Amino acid sequence: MHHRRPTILDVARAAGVSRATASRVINNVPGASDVVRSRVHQVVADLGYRPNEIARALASGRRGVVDLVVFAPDPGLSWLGVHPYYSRVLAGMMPVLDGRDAQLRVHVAQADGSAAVIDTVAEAATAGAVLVNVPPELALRFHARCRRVVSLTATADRVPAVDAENAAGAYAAVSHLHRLGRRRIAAVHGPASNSCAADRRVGYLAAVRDLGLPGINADGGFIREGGHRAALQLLADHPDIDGLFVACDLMGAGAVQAITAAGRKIPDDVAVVGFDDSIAATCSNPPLTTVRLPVEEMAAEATSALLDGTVTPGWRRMFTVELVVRESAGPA
Amino acid sequence: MHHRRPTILDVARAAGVSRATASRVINNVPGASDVVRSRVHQVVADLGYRPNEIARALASGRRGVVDLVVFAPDPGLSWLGVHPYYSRVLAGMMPVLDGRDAQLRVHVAQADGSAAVIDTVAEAATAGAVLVNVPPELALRFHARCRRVVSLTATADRVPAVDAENAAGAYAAVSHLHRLGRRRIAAVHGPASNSCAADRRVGYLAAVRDLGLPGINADGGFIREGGHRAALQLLADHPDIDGLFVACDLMGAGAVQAITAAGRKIPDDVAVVGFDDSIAATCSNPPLTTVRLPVEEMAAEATSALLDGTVTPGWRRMFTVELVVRESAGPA
DNA sequence: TTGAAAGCGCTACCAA
DNA sequence: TTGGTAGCGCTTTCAA
Repeated sequence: MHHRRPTILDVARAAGVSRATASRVINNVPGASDVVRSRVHQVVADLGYRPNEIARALASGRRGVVDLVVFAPDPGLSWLGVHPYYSRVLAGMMPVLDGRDAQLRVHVAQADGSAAVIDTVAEAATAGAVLVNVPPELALRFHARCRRVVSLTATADRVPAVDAENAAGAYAAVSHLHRLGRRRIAAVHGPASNSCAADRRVGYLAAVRDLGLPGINADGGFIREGGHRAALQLLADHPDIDGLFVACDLMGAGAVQAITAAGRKIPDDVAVVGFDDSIAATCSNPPLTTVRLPVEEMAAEATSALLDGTVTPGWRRMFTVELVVRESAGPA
Repeated sequence: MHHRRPTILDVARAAGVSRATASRVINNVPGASDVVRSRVHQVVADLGYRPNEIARALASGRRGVVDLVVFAPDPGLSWLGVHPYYSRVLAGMMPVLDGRDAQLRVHVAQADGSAAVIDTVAEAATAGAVLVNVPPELALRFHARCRRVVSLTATADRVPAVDAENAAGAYAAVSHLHRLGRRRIAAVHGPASNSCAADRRVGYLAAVRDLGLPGINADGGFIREGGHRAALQLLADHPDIDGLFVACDLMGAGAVQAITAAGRKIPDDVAVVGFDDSIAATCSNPPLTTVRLPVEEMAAEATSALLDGTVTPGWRRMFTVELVVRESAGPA
């Protein structure tokens, strides 16, 4: 015997009502008497009926789907598996989606075919899309095709986005090092093309200027190896460094390894502060003092806004960051 | 003016053919002359037509969607954002999906409402589902409702799964430590409920037995804090330990921190080998020698099999693991 | 409050 | 090789 999945017609028949009425009850729409309501509910339970989401989406034109579009900076997806940021985004989105029984669809825009992915997702017209690491021009392209979109980093002005006080965070990190008595505070920055990295650089520069310290800069490209290399170079060029601000924890972990390997003690010789508060911070040895970026909260807010349909062109939400003190730059 | 998205009917009209023919061309189905083919393709390009996936799915009954079901061991999704394993699964699945333009949907089964999620996804009947960390009884429940499923860890016999040589990997880790001259090799294990953890424990025990070494065991629950705690305890109870096998890198990073904090040198005093080769291994200081679990490849294989429809009850694919030597247990 | 029926956009079968 | 057309399962007017 073939076990067909019950449809709304089966429910309607068994309850002795029309499909329309069954639909009303199932979707909790006003017009239906209480008697009929409970009868239908009973049948639904008996038959184990579950609405077909596909048919529902087709008929209603709406969809309980949020797209997550991740831009891949390099070919190969190694970074996706490696960078702690992405899974935090997922962790932030899931509870929100669960609560409204919406679903998450994941897309990756490779550097080459990225425009195609952007177009496809935008035209698919779901409840909305969350953009991660998507460069401004592509974000704009998406926004031009579909308004229901939020970028997880500051991007083109018109594109809705959640943002964090990156500059203030970097400033706080440097201030913390200064409070610890450090006077030669260097920085390892992220890529200039990344707005978070740019803001953190601004914060660092403002801090050293305000504190009357020399600015000592290096670049690490937001990857561990880059942090390692930059720290080594910094140590070689400026042997008197006693504090280091690293623009992300992944680079921070690399810097810590380099500094230790160079025979210096952390935090005694060099105190290190990272940024993000990701797994890379807690796995580092010693664990990194860092500036917590509330990625989960930011992703959750973006998702809610999309589901609520409250995003408008230029929409912005700002999040505060917070210094998390660990052993790489101990308490004052 | 209202910009309606072109449908297949628009394409058919503009090309002067029927919807059926347009559909054939668009889906690359045999019956259609080359003349008509190129004409339709031209119109598709001109109109910027893109098939509506929803309608397509409803009409055909198939769907280009793979579900990823992640079981949440604890309430709150912090582990999702923290454990490096999950993003590696994503990284492994995405390229496969991309190549066949299928999409990924993510679901999280919380410990309480997990059965409901399992049922929903199973009944939604997509191309298939990849199960991550789903306990045997729930995996069986899923399999009973929907055959198109692959577990990313060994589970109930009938449930299709990809598996890795966890026992052999642990054995190799211990052998490596032995080759390095270590004779007091302890282990920090994962939760007994996890089949990978169980297999790694078996491997460790077999190795110390074969090598004629004492078995010194502790549990760390597959989290960093657990590794930290276990290492501290081990050091206190067995001060003569000179080698440590840790069943996952996250615990390994914690163990490294504890050992260093206790004033011992790694690898000189205690050599450490982890398992997984995740970001936790590379961010640790010193970086962890570890056993690489090919998570990406495993996830990719599971996804392909699902898309190909080649999984059958009891289906299995075994993956080999490989020792990756880093500084926490240097080359022999 | 209820039901009939017209789609949503597409696929797949059957006939031509 | 083509076109006609009956659905896929559901929502949503419009009348009753």
